[in-house]
Amino acid sequence: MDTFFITTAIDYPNGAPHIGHAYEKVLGDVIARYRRLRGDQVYFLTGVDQHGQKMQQTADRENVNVATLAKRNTRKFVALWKKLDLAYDGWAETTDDRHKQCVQRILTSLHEQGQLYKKPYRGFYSVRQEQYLTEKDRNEQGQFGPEWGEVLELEEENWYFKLSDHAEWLREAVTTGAFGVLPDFRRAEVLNAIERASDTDLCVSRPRERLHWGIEIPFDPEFVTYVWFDALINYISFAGYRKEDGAGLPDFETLWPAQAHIIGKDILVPAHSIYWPCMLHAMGFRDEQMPTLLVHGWWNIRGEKMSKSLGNVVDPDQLADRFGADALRYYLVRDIVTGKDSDFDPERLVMLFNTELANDLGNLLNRSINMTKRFLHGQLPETHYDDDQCAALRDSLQAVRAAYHAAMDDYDVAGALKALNAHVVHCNGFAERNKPWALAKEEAQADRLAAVLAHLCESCAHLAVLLSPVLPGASARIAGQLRADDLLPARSDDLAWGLLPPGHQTGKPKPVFPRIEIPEETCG
RNA sequence: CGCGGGGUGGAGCAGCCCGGUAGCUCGUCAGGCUCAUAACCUGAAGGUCGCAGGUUCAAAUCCUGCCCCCGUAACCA
Repeated sequence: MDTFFITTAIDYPNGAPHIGHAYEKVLGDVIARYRRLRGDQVYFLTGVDQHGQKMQQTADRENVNVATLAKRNTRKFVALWKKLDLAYDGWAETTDDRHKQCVQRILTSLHEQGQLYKKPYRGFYSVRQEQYLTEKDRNEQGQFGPEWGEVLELEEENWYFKLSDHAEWLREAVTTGAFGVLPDFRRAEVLNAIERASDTDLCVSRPRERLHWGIEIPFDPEFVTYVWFDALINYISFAGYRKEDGAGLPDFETLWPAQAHIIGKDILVPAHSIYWPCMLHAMGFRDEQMPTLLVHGWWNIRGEKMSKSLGNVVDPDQLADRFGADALRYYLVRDIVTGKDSDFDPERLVMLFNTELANDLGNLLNRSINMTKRFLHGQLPETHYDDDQCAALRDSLQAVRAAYHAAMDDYDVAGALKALNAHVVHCNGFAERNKPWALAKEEAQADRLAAVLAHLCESCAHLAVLLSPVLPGASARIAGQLRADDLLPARSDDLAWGLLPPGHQTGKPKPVFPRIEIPEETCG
């Protein structure tokens, strides 16, 4: 059995989660559930990044204790993930003692190996970006632009990580693909960034007097660890790297490396594509132990970037309440090409739900079960009838399943869903061509009627399984109406024809996806 | 400036890496059906694939030049 370790970025809980946070986690959950369906031993890790200056600032502004703030906001994230049906195996909170201990052990080792050094720095520091500025950061006028926010001139000592020692190796690893970056077009961006960063080391400490909310540097208590250095380690600390016995963490050797670190394009460079692989390399990880990055795009709002100041932030919590977790999950992975940006539009959410789920799939299920109930008393009898139409339907299912797997293996969830919809459409056409409602009126056609309805119900059963990564709730309801509750969890390899054997009793039809009816002007 | 993404029928997108009937959803129009969630099915109209060159038997797809849009800068996936 293959292991499949998948992570998401850990979110900064200094506010409420927005649609982008929700997208990334849903994408991770869908992929994780899909790999489980394939029979992999999956470990899905997600969490929150609670340290850092911004948390401290938000806490000061709101006049609360920073630990309290972290805890309070973390709850909002956890509640939303529950509402969205996320099934993660590990939860990473950077204030967790097990994580702190891991970070400190790593720092100690790197220090002992001479990968860290202390040096005085005199110059400029951007409070907003939590980073030291160099001459390269000045604009054409020789100024530090507004993007840096408040810039302080200061003189202080700090600890540095010898990032530059690993630049040459990294360039090679990215070029050869040893360190994978998906989709492919992101690779050029990373190679450019390596070029720019190859002559600078990374400052990994902050003086405690300025920032107390972080992990203490074990060999120099006057300093805390730089947030990125702290946060990135979550991917291994919560996977059991250098854990204590009985820590309640998984076996690192089994899990690592991560098959996919799902991240947004904004944190690709430099954090995940430069700092992280170099950190791993410095810790002694070899090429074949490097993780792969899966970089997703952004949901824009009417062509504009989502932002609090523009007031166009979309609240996933409200959307889930209004449309349901399944509808939101479906939209978030259906209307975007993994890796690219898309435009968030509630009208499209409603449209896709109504057409693909309510009209196509929901209606197929409903008519199939209803006809079985009306014409066959709810039981699929033994039948030996077969013809070209039936064969074509089985071929369609087989082709669709192959396309679905190919797309999902490629993280192309939208493509996989389109493939499934193609079979739904085939089934609706099949019903139209065979007219079971007409066959039911002729005694002599009983055998054919049974075969036609069996093909329709069987298709619904397969679709329920294949859709379950995206629509866990609805899939269970579909299985329930087919009275095939043992269908889930299934293995996609076990999906042979005959999930509903002859004699199988189906249940009562009830719309699984009731159409969303929205008065026009209130939509959005 | 540099770097990255993009410009495909009315709308929104896929295809481009690995050249060879331009595909999908919505919308529009005309039929059909009645098992079903006013759902379903069939057919039709609608595109010089940003512009100009080049390579090729053949280019949306490869090459060159140009035009335009977005991101690269706070909050932030």
